[in-house]
Amino acid sequence: MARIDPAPNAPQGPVIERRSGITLWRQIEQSIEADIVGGRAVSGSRLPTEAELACRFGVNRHTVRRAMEELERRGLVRIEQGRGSFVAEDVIDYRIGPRTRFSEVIARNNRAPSGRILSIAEVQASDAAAAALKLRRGRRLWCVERLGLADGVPVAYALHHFPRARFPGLAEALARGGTLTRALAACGLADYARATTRVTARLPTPREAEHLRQPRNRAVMVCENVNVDQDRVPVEYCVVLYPAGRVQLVFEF
Amino acid sequence: MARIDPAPNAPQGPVIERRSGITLWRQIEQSIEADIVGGRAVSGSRLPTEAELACRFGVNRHTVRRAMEELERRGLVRIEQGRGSFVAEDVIDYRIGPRTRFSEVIARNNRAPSGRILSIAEVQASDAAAAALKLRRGRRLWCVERLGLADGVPVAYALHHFPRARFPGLAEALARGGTLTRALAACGLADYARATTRVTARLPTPREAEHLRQPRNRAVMVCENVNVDQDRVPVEYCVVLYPAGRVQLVFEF
DNA sequence: ATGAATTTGTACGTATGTATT
DNA sequence: CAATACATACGTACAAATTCA
Repeated sequence: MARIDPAPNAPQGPVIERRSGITLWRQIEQSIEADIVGGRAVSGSRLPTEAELACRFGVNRHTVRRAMEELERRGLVRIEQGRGSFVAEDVIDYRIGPRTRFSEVIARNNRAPSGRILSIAEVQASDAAAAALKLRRGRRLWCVERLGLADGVPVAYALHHFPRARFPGLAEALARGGTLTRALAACGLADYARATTRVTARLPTPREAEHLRQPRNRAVMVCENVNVDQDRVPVEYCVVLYPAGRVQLVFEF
Repeated sequence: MARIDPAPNAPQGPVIERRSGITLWRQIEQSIEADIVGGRAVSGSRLPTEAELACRFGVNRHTVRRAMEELERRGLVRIEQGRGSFVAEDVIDYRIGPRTRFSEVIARNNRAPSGRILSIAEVQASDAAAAALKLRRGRRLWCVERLGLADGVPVAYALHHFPRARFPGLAEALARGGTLTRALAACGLADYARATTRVTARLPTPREAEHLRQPRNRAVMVCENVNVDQDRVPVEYCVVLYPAGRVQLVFEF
């Protein structure tokens, strides 16, 4: 669709001026920045290619590149060779301490926390779960599959394991709705705290990627947590997956 | 492919006995386990395909699979669909606390720590570095590129940043050899501790993968640390990459 | 598995404007 | 004023990574 040139000159969408005292690349930088902070370019979405931006602004590709470099350095966009440029997503600082609670962490990042129980099942303790909970392998556990969201975007996919012997009514309490913490309270667990956290990372399985709504070739952080009650008796072993692009784990000392 | 019963001859390497009272798959499991713990199958290396193992042991592939499933469940091997089976690498528990020192962590994992300075350069503080070190962007920093090894295997690739103003002689001190901690001591820093650690993960760049000697499609954990002196003044900002398959970060509360 | 097409990254060269010496 | 240094902008070519048929 050949577009007719608007006048004999300048076929450019956004307004940039030559010889205005402000460099072209900085005007372009500000124009794109305005689109991002103004919400016209949504978080995580793809920006036009360098070639297209150059055309739109009526400048050389290198001038666009100069602007994009600055935007990347400032953390507003993310540039990936061979793929394109993307509006940087605002990363959640997931501050982990002995009393970390999902909803509080999300709230502190000025996002609306929500959770979704995907499934509740009865399973046998794996080696890892048994070791963490200090019971014999094969003992019955509740396995709760749960998705944590911030502003409706998945930020945590967790498999929680609880000894069934200690919380016989957990499945029912959860089925009645409410948060995990509340269901545990209903089962007699007044308080719990984190004892250890082990962090590693890997690529997600297709299923995990789907749950977290993220590309398969982007890493997830895997956290293995052991939670204990007031007497430091292990009450929960859980494995949480965090999408690396959306979450940053923070530990303070 | 009618297989002749292992009656007179039987072209099989490892010895397994039929009708011995021990199931075939368990004998196979033990045979492979012996290879692994005996060091004949080296950590991280590929195991023969199921088909080849079946041939070697003179059994059906499903019998081998039964053994492999058990070995995977026990954490001795790692099975990847479409790729093969691999001897699980013994993961280093990288226990992170306020006083974590690389060589101590490695030693506690019964490995021999070593380090290699890859480069020392003078750079300008990025936004992240400037924020962490609480100085203005663009201030001059020493950037030390360093590889940490355990038994000669890379387990950490780090970029350490130090304010040049505070440690003018750091480059020379390092050039004379010795550890980072010692060079810092020579520059007047008696003691330092970790203030914060931020963890995320991603796929490595080709260069990083090469340094860490790991495949490009396996994730690395990225730790951003801020170290402070006795007065809690930031003295170091460093970004450390850990190969996810070889290192597990451990936080205790 | 291979190759073409797309997209970003790097490296030249050239010209011009601006600020400093 | 001239000379110098530096930043800006455009042009071209090719390298490297990714995607997709």
